[in-house]
Amino acid sequence: MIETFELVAKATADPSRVRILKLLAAGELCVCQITTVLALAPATVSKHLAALKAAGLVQQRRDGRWAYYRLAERQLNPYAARFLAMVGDCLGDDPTIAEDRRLLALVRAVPLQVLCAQGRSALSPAATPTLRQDAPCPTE
Amino acid sequence: MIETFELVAKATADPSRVRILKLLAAGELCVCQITTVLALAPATVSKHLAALKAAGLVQQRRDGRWAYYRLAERQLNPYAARFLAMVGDCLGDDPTIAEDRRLLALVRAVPLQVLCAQGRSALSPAATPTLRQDAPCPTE
DNA sequence: GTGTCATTTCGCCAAACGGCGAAATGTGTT
DNA sequence: AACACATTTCGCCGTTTGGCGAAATGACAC
Repeated sequence: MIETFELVAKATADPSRVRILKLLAAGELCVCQITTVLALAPATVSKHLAALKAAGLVQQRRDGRWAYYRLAERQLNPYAARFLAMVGDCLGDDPTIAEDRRLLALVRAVPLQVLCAQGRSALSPAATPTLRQDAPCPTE
Repeated sequence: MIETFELVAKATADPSRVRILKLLAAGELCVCQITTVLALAPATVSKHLAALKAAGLVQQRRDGRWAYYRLAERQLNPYAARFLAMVGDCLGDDPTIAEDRRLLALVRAVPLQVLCAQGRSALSPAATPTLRQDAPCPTE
């Protein structure tokens, strides 16, 4: 059905959601890690992840208080794999994506408990622009 | 740039525009032919075609009063070819697309001058649901 | 049970969007 | 120049969407 195509096409047509998919390409992430890199409100990230999940592009698991998301492995939407492949093949040299990756490396280097307590200020001081602070998260 | 990706991604995330691209895959079409198949207002089709053109997915030529659109041959947007390929590979069995193709064959069988004068009523009577009538167009 | 924490849902807001009719534009005919 | 025709642009309208803060929910610790 064209509506199925539309669902996943619309999910990948938003820049924030594309950035999330590119981050997840490096492996499973906790919501707060995505929140820190994208510098968006947790509510916003949660809404975006819900849209990606509904489109069959990502899967979720819970571990206590924490929610982890990863790129979909199972075929949940007939077009999901095609769109994921295309997103994966594109934007390899995009500056926004490159900056996100740089921040993600920093984020992964910080124990999540510290990251969640301090948000971006937990990262190397010279590494981050002045942006919103967020809530804590546990050790990975 | 991610904005370039976004432009073409958004252009292909609308069902009407996907239907237009699938119609154009069969060859160049005049605006009124697309209008007749999609049963949309000419203004709406024109707006959609403008978005596809801005995204580098289609090209236009004029012939007197008439405007023809075709899928882009030149690389006008770094992601256009990828998206066109994907749209081309998908929805092969979609009922909406199949119906559009059926109507297109009928539309192509009618001289454009007749088509433009009578709109859908120029098609075989048993072939079309009761829908809007549109303005005329010339012999192809 | 109470309080803390991470996430999700809800409601609001401004912006974007797809549809339409009307007006404007460009082309062709007389 | 006036008129007809095909298309495009404009403006309106209702709907959708991405952002946020606040409230709700679920998990954990005491």
